[in-house]
Order: sequence, then structure tokens, then C-alpha cells
Amino acid sequence: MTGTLTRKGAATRQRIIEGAAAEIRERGIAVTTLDDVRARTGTSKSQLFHYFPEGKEELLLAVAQFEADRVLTDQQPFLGDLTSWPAWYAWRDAVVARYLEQGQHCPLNVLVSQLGRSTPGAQAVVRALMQQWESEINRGLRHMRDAGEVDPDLDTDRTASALLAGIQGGVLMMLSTGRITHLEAALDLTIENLRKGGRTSR
Amino acid sequence: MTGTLTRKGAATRQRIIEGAAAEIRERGIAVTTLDDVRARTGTSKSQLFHYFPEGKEELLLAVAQFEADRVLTDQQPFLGDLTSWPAWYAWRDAVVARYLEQGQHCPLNVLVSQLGRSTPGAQAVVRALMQQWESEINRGLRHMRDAGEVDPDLDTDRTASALLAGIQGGVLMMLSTGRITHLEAALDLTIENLRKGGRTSR
DNA sequence: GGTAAAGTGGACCCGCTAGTCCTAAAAAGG
DNA sequence: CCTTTTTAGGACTAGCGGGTCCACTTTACC
Repeated sequence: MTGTLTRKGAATRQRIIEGAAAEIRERGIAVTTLDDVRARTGTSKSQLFHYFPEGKEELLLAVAQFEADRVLTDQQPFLGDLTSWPAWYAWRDAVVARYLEQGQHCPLNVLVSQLGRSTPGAQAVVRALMQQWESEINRGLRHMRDAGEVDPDLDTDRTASALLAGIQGGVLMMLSTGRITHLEAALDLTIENLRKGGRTSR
Repeated sequence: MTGTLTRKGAATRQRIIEGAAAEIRERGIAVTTLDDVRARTGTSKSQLFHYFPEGKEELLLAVAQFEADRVLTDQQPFLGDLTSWPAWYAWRDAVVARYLEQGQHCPLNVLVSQLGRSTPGAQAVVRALMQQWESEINRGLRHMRDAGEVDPDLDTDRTASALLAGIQGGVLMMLSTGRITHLEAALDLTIENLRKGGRTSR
């Protein structure tokens, strides 16, 4: 039945995923029912099960994948091009702006804390997301090290881990406190400390 | 009805809270039912509603408060006495050991990501926890600054924010990846950078 | 333009869970 | 002791939500 979706069918399927994602982002996974998704996307119960035969679990996995993709693309092109200090600051600003704008409706947190807890499949999606995120940061760090902009002995793996942790925690704190200061502090202090370790001549 | 609990009644109430907390920690809030709590704690439905007349919501709030208390007491006496580098390392080790040992059954994450999302009351509990946690870290930082062990111009507020974010993110990453490296990296790099700014490194 | 497959609508079912209610046992308290 | 309050037990209910089913319509393709 799959693989042979008509254009219309594919569009309906995508509409369901995006509607479900939005519903979950806005109201939380716990209170989002298939009926809510159905109503929001203008579909019927049978369509939900037509496109997602395994039911809710399969839909949630598709939503997880959809949200995971968004998290990284939202940071592009900055995340993929951390090759100069201005580029690092541009990325930093993009991240802060993004999470400030999203407020409580945070795809990342929904993914990590709600979807990622439910099924092994969604957990794998989260792991893959984190791995790629960290790897992109790591690539930027290595570039800066090779360019002589930071301490030549910098342990980029460990620094990337710490920075990613700071971002995750910063976002979490924003959801708990409503303020963006933790995210900013984590990003800014890490970057400042990196610059302190680089060649002092400018 | 409240305020006049006999010793036996108070013990039963406490047993319900702790049983519910353990059940939620182990299996998640989404799948924990009142019947699970009832079975685990050897109580009956009417007792649950006797001790928590508002029902599940009231019980969850009590659980949230219980878990929040644990998070901080688990870090004592180290967190309250960050007055020397050995003390900082002892705290660091205690935090890492704690979260490594807990594995997937993490009261902090249950509180922040699951309970904290459900009701305004639980949100307030989370906010209070974070505020106190950060304030204790801040106190330690100020002490080290006044003792001349770190950069005298250190912005302790911002550093405390970043460190707390790193811890939160490190714990979150541990739950996502199963590895403790992010938490360790966040703690260790922060402490290393603090020491670099102190008088001994000059 | 006919037919087979894909897409759509919505009524229905069944299990589960929060919450109610009534009764009984055990403490307190005089 | 005997009464009142607190503690305990468990059957019952109402509603909701995931999932099934079947009838009908549209689309693709020869």
C-alpha cells in the first residue's frame, strides 16, 4: 500500500504529520488525541490508520523525525559553517533568536522529553539528532583550531559535548523559567573561553 | 479532615507519595495509573482520594515536591560548601556519581520534563528548585572569588547560569544517549576555565 | 470510459482509568 | 466501655480514546 501514494495521498499524509506536530507542540503529547489531529487536519479516523497502519505509535515516530529535521535546518546555514568568529556569533544569535521566538512551543523539547520517551524508534531519532548536532559543532571547533584561532591543544570532542549540553540545558531552563539567560550564558561563556585560549594577537 | 491525621494516617499518606514517586520514576508518568499506585503501596482507591481529595493532580504535586527535595539533598553536604577546589571536585564527583547511578530513573528529569509540564503548581516547584540550585552555585562562586581563587572580575551570576544549564543539559544528554560524558564535560570544562582565571595560574 | 486501486467518511466497539459511594474496621477520647 | 472520628476496602460508573469496519468516492492507467 505504501510506495504507491498518489500526489494527493502524499499531501494528506504530510498534512497529518505537520498537524500532529503542531498540535503536540502547542498542547503537549499527553493531551493530544487522534481525534484532535483528525479535527485539525480535516481528515477522518480511517485516513489516520490508512496512512499509519500501526496507529498512533507510527504517527508519533513520523512526527519525531519531522521535528528532528526542523531542529537542525533551523540552525542552517550557520551551524554548517562555523569557520570564523563572526560565523560563530551569527550561529549563536540564530540559536538564541530561534528559541526565544518559539517560547513554550519547542519542537526540540517535545522531541527529547516527550516523544523520545515513548518508543525505541523515537529514541533512535533523538540519538541521531544529537550525534549530528554535536558532530557539526565539533567540525567547527576543529576548523577554528586548525586556523590557529583557539588553543591548539583544545580537546574538541569534550568541548563540543559541553557546549551541546549547555545548549540543551539552556533550552530546558528557558522552558522552566521563561527566561533565555541560561542559554545565552552557556553559549557566550563557552565562546569567550575559546577565544581566551587562542592566539592573543589579532 | 487534614491536620488531624493520626500517626498511622500520616505514614500511609507518605507511603502513597513515595510509592507514586517510585512508580513514576521507573515507568513514566504517562503510563502510571492510580491503580498502579494503589497496588504498589497496598492501599485502596478510597484511601487515595481520602488523602488527596483533589485526586491525581494533588498527588502529583506532592510527588513533585518530594522529588524536588531529593534533588538538592542528594547533593549535600557538597553543594552547600563550595569553598575550596577540593570541595568543588567533591561536589562534581557526587553529581556525576548520582546521575550515573540513577541511570534512566531520574527524579530530576521526571520532575522537570513530566511533572513540571502538567500543572502550574508543579511548575512553581520546578522554578523554586532551579532558583535555589543556582543560588547555591552562585554562593560558591562568590566565595571563590572573594578568596582570590578565580578571576576577581568574574560575573558569578552568569557563570552560575551557564553551569546550571550545563548540568541540566548533561543530565538530559545522559538520558538520551546513555552516556555520562556530556555531564562530565560540562562540569569539568567549567571548573577548568574558572581555575585558569585565578591567581595560581598567573 | 471502464476498472482496479487508492483515498475518504464516519459509525461503532471495547478496554481502560479517574473518580464515586457505601460499608466496615480500627483508633481516639471521654 | 461506648461514641465519634479516622482509616480502610472494594464494587461500581461514566466518559474517553485508540482502534476496527464497512460503505462510498476519487484517481490512475490502460
